[in-house]
Amino acid sequence: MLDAALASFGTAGYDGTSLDDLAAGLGIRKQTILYHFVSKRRLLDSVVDRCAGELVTALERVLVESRTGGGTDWERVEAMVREVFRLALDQPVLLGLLREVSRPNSPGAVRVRIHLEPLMARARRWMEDEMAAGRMRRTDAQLLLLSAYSTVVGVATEIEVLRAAGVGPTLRPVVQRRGELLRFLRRSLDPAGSL
Amino acid sequence: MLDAALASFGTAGYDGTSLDDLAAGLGIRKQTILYHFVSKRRLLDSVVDRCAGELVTALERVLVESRTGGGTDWERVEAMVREVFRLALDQPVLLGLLREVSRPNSPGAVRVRIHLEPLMARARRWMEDEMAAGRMRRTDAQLLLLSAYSTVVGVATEIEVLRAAGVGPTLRPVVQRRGELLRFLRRSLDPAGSL
DNA sequence: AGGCTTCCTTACCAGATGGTCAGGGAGGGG
DNA sequence: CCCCTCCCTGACCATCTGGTAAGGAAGCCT
Repeated sequence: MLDAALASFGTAGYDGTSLDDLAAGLGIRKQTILYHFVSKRRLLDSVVDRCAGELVTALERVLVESRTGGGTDWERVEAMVREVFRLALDQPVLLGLLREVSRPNSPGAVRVRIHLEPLMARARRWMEDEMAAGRMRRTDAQLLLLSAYSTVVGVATEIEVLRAAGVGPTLRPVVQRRGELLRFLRRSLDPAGSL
Repeated sequence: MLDAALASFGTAGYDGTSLDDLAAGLGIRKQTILYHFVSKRRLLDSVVDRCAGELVTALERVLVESRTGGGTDWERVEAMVREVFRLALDQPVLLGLLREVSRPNSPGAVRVRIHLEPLMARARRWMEDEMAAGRMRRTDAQLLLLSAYSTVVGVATEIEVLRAAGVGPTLRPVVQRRGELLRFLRRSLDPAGSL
């Protein structure tokens, strides 16, 4: 059910998703959905919760690995970025949801913020510490994080634009974006970064 | 009416826009809207038509100016990019609409394609000619154009993400994106471009 | 004055939507 | 056997949706 809802919210949007259609696609009655998730709104919340949970878990794992691995700051940042892109490529529907949900006044916007805010705050604190210690180049941490975030969301639109233009699901533009983001981050953060 | 519709479509989306609310906001009755634009779908079409018209006109103007100005290829490309960003910054609602409409299965997607396709095709032909003549670096013109397009759409999401995060409407990220796009294009196109 | 067009309105409608309510069947524990 | 809980469903509903039909007021032409 959550999978189907995720797919529908991600492609048709929240308003464009009807519980009847959703249920019909599952061979179920709409009331069954409402039985488990009280309301449409709560269904969206649940979907967002699960996705955000997966994201946080995955990032946490990478973080631990890279910490024991003992890489430089920059290598850890790069590992995180690569993990996010890997997730996005594995399940493109996630990008659809993220795109839908990152619209202001979207019912899910606040929800996703709730999940991402601690992550952001933590990353920000860490970056600012590293900056203070001279291991990272000085810059506006929050703005940098938000910029990276919207780059990822942007990938979603790009994939859809390409598909709309008849260009098959090419990997190249996505990899290119990743490269750009990494280059941007490196330029902003890595004290040893060239350029 | 077109202005109000543009604003609503751009912020609430097509599905999220009700003709009743739209009319109420204008102090008129819904039927008045339907009198002028037959159906909701046609209203969206009209909005898209007008916006696309403005865009095309503006670009055409820049194109003529830069042609008589006799700049290099790269300077002309840069002038176009700057014009697009200027338009986007002047009326951010445009970005909202573009974002809404660049979703697959969106009612307006085909419409915007109709307007942009000739533009794209023309730009592509021009670029390929310049490449053949050695005045531009060789690359996949279509992919480059689509990439640039989605960068512009991405700016819309970025602005909204920033606003959602409580960051006031700063100019800096947008200018930064523009810089990135220009750098990207220069790297791809300008035979004399550094890096 | 009378007819025609333009613009806007009231009244109305069929369909879809999210949501409520009561009930039914399956299993499990007493 | 009974009861209780868990899942699920059919019937129903208030509301809102885009859209239709008909009429009224203002202007304009003859």
